[in-house]
Amino acid sequence: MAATEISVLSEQFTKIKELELMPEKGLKEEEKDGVCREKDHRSPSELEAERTSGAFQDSVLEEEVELVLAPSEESEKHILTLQTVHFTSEAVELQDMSLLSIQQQEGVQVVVQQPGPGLLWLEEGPRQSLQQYAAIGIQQELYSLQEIEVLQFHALEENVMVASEDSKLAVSLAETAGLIKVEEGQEKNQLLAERTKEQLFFVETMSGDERSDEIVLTVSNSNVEEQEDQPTAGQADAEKARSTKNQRKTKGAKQTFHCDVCMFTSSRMSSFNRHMKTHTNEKPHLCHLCLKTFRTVTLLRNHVNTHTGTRPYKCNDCNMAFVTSGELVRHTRYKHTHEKPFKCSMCKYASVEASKLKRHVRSHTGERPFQCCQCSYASRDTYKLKRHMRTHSGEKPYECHICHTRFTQSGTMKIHILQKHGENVPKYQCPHCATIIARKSDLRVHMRNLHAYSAAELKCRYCPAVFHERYALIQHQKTHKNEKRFKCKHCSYACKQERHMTAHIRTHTGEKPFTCLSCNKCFRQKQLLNAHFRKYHDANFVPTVYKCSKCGKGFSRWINLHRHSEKCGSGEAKSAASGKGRRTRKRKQTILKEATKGQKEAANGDEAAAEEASTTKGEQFPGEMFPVACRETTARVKEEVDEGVTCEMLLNMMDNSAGCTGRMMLVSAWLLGRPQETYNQGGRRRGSRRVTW
DNA sequence: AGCTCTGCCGCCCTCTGCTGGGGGTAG
DNA sequence: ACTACCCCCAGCAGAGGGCGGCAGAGCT
Repeated sequence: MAATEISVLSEQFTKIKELELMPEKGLKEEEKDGVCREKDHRSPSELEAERTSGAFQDSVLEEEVELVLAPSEESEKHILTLQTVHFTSEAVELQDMSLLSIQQQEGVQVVVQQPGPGLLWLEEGPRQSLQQYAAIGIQQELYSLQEIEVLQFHALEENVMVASEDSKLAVSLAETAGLIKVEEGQEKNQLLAERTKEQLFFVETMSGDERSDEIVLTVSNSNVEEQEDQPTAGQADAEKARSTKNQRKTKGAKQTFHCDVCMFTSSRMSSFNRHMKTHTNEKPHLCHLCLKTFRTVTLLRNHVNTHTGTRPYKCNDCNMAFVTSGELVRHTRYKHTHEKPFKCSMCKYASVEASKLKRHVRSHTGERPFQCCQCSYASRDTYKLKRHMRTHSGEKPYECHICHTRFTQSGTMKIHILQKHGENVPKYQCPHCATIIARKSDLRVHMRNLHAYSAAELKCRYCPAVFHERYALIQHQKTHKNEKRFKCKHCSYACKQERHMTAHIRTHTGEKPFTCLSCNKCFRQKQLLNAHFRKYHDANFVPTVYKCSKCGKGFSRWINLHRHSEKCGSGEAKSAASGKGRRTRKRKQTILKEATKGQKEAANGDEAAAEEASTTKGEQFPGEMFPVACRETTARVKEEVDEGVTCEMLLNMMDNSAGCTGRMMLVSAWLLGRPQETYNQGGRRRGSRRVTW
């Protein structure tokens, strides 16, 4: 008979094949003295792997297990795939089972080709007349998968005994349907199940011909712990049985073989048989390099080629080569013909492979079948989920070979290397302005932020102009930069800052909102109040002096020193203005500008602006010209000047007042910009009358 | 049984685009 | 000193291309 490989994987059904569907030659090949030789090509490691993977796990027979067998028809032979059923661990009765203790029952001859230790056990049971069944318990402790490669046996006699009554295994025989149902619910059955931790192979015997009713049994293991949504073993068996039955009914006409496990049909028996093997896990072809097994020689050969690097299918258009012809075809489509047979019905997308189309369609449907177990993220394909998981694990598999910075994605690293370590890095010019940006994505952000159309009106801060593009608005507002937008309604004064205009307006209104808390004196500007407080009420105040390096003259204002230096040739202001520090240089430039402005504004009669320009830039009295003792006096004079009392007015006051001291004259002279020596030389310019303040 | 084709799954890659923090600059 | 602005940059996800490998089925 044909070699029937044992499958011990968890097929959930018992396979039944009619002998008439099996190659007769095969049967005869295996027959020798009525003995069915059996082959199993699986390796010990594979079997062990299957065993450890749970195929042979102990389990309690919980579900109702239907053993579906083909109807009994005389003179037909059957191959039965036996299903193992796991029972609980109290194997008592079978412990003494000797190796190869297949008990030959009355009229039953059971032969096991490669017996191994402790393999089969066949107990006496109630006889069935024609349709027989047997229960074979294999004590799990003794069961060595490597050694039970063959479990075919022939029942040469009419009757095959099943599990004995003693074993309390109850098997109901559905005679009319040709089904045998193992009813778990029956008490006897349960007793055995509870008592033994066995794998039971339920065997049906079909009546053979009168001389040699031969039953060919193959054994398959089945874990009774069935997966949800999967048909029970019994259901599957039933399907198979019906399938077989149906096939038999078509005998004589041109047959179509229907697989009732799946939708497969075939007019060829060989195809059908081959297909039915797909419902088992038979993989008899072992790779000697990695011990992996395959169903067919072709698969094994292709697999071995992956080990050896043999790539027989070479591309004619490039130097690529592939293990299989299919890979070559696919490669050709991708690289050379660009044929894309799979077209999306919702867009123009087309792909070489159906799986790519399937993946693509998810972008339309929004389907995200791959859920992250640690967050709410779900991806549309497995790779994205795997990549996403790095965000949880912190894994950064990509390292820059130059600076050894690590990255989570290869693309990120590539950009990093290009931007940080690359030469002639491409830049991206904004098409709407002169901006050049290193990254295309950032250019897009730039375009979106600055050049995107804004439905809302973007109003200029300084004028009524409105824009719909942010960049245009910014450019426009820059035009207001040096504009003296604030114009005095009482005079021609104009300035850039509103606070300057506010201060200026007070020169017209006479308002002095800033009051000194120490002396109740009022000021138009806060800066003036601060200066006042420092000079009059701060004992630590030391006025700064701008001293000419050439002639030694001191000046309270930097601008005065500047003016002096132009005449004296010392270049003080120039050197000061060209200081190295950016901030210092800028400040000096500002001072110079402000001073010049103050000069001009003063020339234009705008005293307030001139005073503001001078007093707010830190002008101080020349301290060494005025001893500390007279500091209060000089400050008071200065204050009067700040408050709009001109020096000429002050001199007139002194001239007309008694008690005006020489120091006061000195202050007046200084305020008028007259050199000290003029005073010294000229003595009392306006007399020595004492001025009382 | 072997060859071939097709389908499917998985893996890895690239390209792309968005996001948000960092840091420099100018006001 | 503070703030707004904007480019730089890394992180991360979406989409798709290409290939490796295996399984199933038609055909010879």
